[in-house]
Amino acid sequence: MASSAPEPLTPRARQIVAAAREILDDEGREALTMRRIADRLGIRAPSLYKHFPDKQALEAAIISAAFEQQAVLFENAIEGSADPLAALASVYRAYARAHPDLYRLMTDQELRRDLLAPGAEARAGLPIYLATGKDADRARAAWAFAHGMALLELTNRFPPGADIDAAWEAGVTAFRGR
Amino acid sequence: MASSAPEPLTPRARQIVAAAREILDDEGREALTMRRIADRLGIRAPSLYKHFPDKQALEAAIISAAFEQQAVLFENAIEGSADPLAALASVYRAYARAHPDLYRLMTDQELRRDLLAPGAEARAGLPIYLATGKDADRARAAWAFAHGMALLELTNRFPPGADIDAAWEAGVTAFRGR
DNA sequence: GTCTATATCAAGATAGAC
DNA sequence: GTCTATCTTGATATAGAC
Repeated sequence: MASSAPEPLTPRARQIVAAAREILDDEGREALTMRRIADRLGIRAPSLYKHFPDKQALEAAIISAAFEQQAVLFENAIEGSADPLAALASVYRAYARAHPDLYRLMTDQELRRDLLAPGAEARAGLPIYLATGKDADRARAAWAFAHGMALLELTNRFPPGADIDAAWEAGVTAFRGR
Repeated sequence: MASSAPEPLTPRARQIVAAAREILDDEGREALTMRRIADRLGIRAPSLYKHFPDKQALEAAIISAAFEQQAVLFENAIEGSADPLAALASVYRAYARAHPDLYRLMTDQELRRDLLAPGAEARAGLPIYLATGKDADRARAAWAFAHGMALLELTNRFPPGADIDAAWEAGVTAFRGR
């Protein structure tokens, strides 16, 4: 169950992760089956087990890669920005909207940190900490706000006609402080 | 797909919903199968289809009932409170922690509003609107914060040692304004 | 590293009798 | 309103050959 940090991915494993990402983005979460991933690579599902011990490990590799991708985006967003919190919020939201099924894969379930590339999660979280004035509690609260907004938008939770831009703005204002 | 408002539940249907709720609270989300629900009632799974057209309708009935339950709790929390926002946050969090699988059933997926009892969702949302000074945008932002906090806690997302109480406090402070 | 064949399992749902 | 019997589907995963 709890293994130690996973091996770095082989090139072939990386291709598999890329194929899985495409399926997630193009066809949604329930299309993410071993068969379909194999299909996209032109191979059969059992062959995947030569590269990943099970589906959970493959999903963890997808999530690891996504954290790295987020980290780059988040770092760029705050770098030299006059309003890092707003910039970060904007990028955070855009990522969730651009990759809704990936975003939910990343957040739906308990994180198997033991299956992630070491440091990936922390690196994605650091910009949020920096953008909230290095106050860990405020950073977590602001992150929760962004996460909640992203999910409420993705699950179509706001009433029709709700001004989602304005709600983001209200939250950013609240956390920017005075 | 999109039907009009569902019939009110028969007494037997209500018993089925109650049994399903027990399973959700006791055994978790993946135990919520038609067979297990039937088991708990001492009947067979196909019999359930005399009371609900399909599983989705049954889940919607669970969700409807939960909204009603939340509404009562939320209304009581803000009533006469000197700090309605903090009171509401506390009750919101407690509900999610007490019924994690129910909370996620309610929020994981897109809401099939056409399958809900009319008004249930709105009634649960009203206290949040009232507690944020009747500013719809701030209300949505505050709700997103609470939702995000609840989920991050349920999915064990905060790093070990994180002070979750303090993060809640930071968020409530931010939305209380100055 | 890929294949075929298969095990294993369990889910939602329907037909039709009582 | 309940039952039995069954359909249909589709998933993860393993064994063992090539």
